[in-house]
Amino acid sequence: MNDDAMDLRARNKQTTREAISHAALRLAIEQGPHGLALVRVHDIATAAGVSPRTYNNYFSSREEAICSFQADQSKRVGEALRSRPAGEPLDEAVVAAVIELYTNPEPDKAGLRMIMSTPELEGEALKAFTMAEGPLAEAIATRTGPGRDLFCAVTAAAVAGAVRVAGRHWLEPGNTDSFATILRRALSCVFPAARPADPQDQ
Amino acid sequence: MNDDAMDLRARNKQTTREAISHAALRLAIEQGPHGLALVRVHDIATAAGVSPRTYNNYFSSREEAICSFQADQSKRVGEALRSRPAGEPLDEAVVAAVIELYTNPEPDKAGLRMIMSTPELEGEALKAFTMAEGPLAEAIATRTGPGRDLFCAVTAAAVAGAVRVAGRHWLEPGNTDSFATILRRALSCVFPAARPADPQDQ
DNA sequence: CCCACAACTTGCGTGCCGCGCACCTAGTGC
DNA sequence: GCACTAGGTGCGCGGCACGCAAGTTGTGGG
Repeated sequence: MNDDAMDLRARNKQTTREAISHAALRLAIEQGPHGLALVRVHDIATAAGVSPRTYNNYFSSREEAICSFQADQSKRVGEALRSRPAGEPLDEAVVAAVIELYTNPEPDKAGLRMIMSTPELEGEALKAFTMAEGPLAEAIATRTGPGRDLFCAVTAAAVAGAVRVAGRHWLEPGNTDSFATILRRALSCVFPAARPADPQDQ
Repeated sequence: MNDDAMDLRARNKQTTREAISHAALRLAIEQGPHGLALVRVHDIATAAGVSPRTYNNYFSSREEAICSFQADQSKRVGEALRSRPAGEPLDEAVVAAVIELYTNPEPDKAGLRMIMSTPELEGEALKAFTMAEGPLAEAIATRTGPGRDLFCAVTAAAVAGAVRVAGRHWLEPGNTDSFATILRRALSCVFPAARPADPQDQ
């Protein structure tokens, strides 16, 4: 986050990681969904200005490198929920936190479309979305109080699933709605109390 | 399913596939969560009485072979829901279908524990669970009628997530409840209407 | 200011794996 | 029985993950 809160070493490391990640995603987009096999480790490393050996000090597969930005984002969902006001009802807080996290900035449509239309990458993206569940469940637990672990975990999984489904619908060719709109609609299926019998949930 | 509904070729193919899958899972369990790297393709193929080349006519990674039984199971969730009586409310039908599918027979605890405690396999299991979403969403759609695609997809994702979370809790060391019990509890978080304000949802 | 130490990068070597290709074997339908 | 087809197998190639042992660069104490 705060680059100047780290020493030079940490900043360089972060820079290298992002360089590799960006290069990997860019090359993947260039080759398209059916050309993933053509994106060689050597190409990614070269494009990132780094040796292949260094590439795999950071990532142990191309899929991981390409999708790492999603994984990083997922890790932040816990703090996003925690930063909501304490008195806010659970459903509103979760919706607000998720929308804040996933639409600021608006996601890269080309990158996401590439990932979601490539089976190997889809699996990695799935892992990335699922990584959000742990932190999210913990953050939910601080709002519901202790002794409801199963409820928290299931709710977190449902929310993560809703975000994933919303992403898929957002990417559909005919769609014109903003991601925030679809996210809200998807989450209203998880928290029906927030929008009882919403006729717009299509 | 019905072995005699297929010709010899198809039956042999199915047999080979299961032999490889079983051999892979057995070897993985033998080596334990930290010894996955020691399970070589050659070992799996030999244990299944097949050449390495044939092994990867069926599977393109060890993880895929080890977790294939989960993927196969997930593919059946659609028909499980469709086989419920037409008049049954959605929530009851889903709960009944899921419990029927995932507790008949009771899952192999050793195998599942092995998979869920090995990161590489966990990713594959995640894919397997997620495979259930498509068929499940379609089956749900036949009950809700058309024009609610998002609702169906989100609900399916939530149910799949609940099953996954339930599995994790069932495997926890201190747990004594049956899988069916935990499944029911987890699903009641997804369909609160079925068990309003259930104090047992812990 | 300099030096010893720690962290990061890199080149090299090794073993394993995915998969295309061509050939062989066994099941199928006429 | 016989041609045909689907599946099994051996071989070989290109690529990848990763351990190891330098080389390079940032850091903190004297």
